[in-house]
Amino acid sequence: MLAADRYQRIVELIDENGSVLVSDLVAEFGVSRMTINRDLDHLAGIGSLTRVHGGAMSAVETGDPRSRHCLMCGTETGGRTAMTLFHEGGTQSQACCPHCGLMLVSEHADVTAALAQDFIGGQMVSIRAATFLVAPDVTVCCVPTVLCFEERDDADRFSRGFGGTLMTWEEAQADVRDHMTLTKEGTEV
Amino acid sequence: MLAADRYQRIVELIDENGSVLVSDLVAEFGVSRMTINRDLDHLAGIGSLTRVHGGAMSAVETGDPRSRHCLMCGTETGGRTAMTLFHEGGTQSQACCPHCGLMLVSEHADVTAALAQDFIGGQMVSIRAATFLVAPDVTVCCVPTVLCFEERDDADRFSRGFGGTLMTWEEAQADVRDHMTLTKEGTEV
DNA sequence: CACAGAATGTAACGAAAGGTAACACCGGGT
DNA sequence: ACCCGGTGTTACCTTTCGTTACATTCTGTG
Repeated sequence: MLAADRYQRIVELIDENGSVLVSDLVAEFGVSRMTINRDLDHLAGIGSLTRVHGGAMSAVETGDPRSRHCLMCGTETGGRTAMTLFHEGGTQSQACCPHCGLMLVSEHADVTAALAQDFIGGQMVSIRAATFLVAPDVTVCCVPTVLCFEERDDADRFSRGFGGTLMTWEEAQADVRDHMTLTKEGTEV
Repeated sequence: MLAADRYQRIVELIDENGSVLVSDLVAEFGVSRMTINRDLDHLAGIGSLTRVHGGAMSAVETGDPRSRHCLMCGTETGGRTAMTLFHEGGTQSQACCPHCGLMLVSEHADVTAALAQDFIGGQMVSIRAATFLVAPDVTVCCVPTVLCFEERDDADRFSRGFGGTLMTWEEAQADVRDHMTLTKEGTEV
């Protein structure tokens, strides 16, 4: 039997029953526990299922491909300010807003890319192409507020009414390092 | 036995069982492993089957698309820009638009093929045969916008009004690596 | 709550199987 | 005689998988 056949069967079983047990799969396929674990990790990696202790569950039932909670502060994501971070190896994580997103990228060296939601239109924007409005006079999610705009012009107009500083992602990150994190050493330049 | 006879029989076997093993085919036809591999590569080349490690599987997808959410950014798929990625083993995943599709293919080494929707007509196009318009001056889904066109001419005409750069899939991927992902270079060794 | 034991997850290693490039051989056609 | 496509052989590399050992999580008992 091909590994690919196992993959298909596992997804079928989850469709039928909602979940599968590692021990059942070991019996069904006659392969080792390790192999089943590897299969499930692979399928979880491409979002076909959600890995749980002892087996796997339907990805849709568990609230969709990924956990829908901010990796930084734990609040539910999915609002107007959500961010998705892409880690090395294909795993993803969610941030509730660019404020948390900034902190996460600073902490996790393996973040390869990230998308943030345009605050006006809601479309997802690659952070390298976006403009961020840091510390405007509104509270949407976490404080200090950081908002994402696809168009620098939109951010500019918004700031006329609400203040804040326009920054690129890199600038905003430098700002996070300087102002939002606690300096433990004091040896910084 | 002619090579053509083997081809026919291999396709038959896949129709019957969903997949075939190289080792089984070696036994059935009494030819070398190398010859079977060449057969499978040939049949995969003309789209008769999907090559997987140790054998081959049906190219036509049985199950309907799994999660209806973009594996990259989590938004609902199914719009005019949807993409379907095929992973080794026959499992599929969805991307909301070529922007996310590009990033996913960069991250997932096991993507064997992908289809994107032509932005004009809506038909699904194999990404290798399509032309992509990168960063035109419109926002349809994620930003920077990447649109897919079956005909390079369509992409060219569209770009006259909306700008953007025409690219093959490979070129677009290189562009993603350069402009959409975070560079974590620093001074580390 | 602590604890022990069972079940499960994970990392590392080696064996086996599979993929592939290079070359030689064969037979049919020109 | 020559070319050319199909095939087998060989050698080498990659992938897959089981085993082992150990870490982690779960579960029942007191």
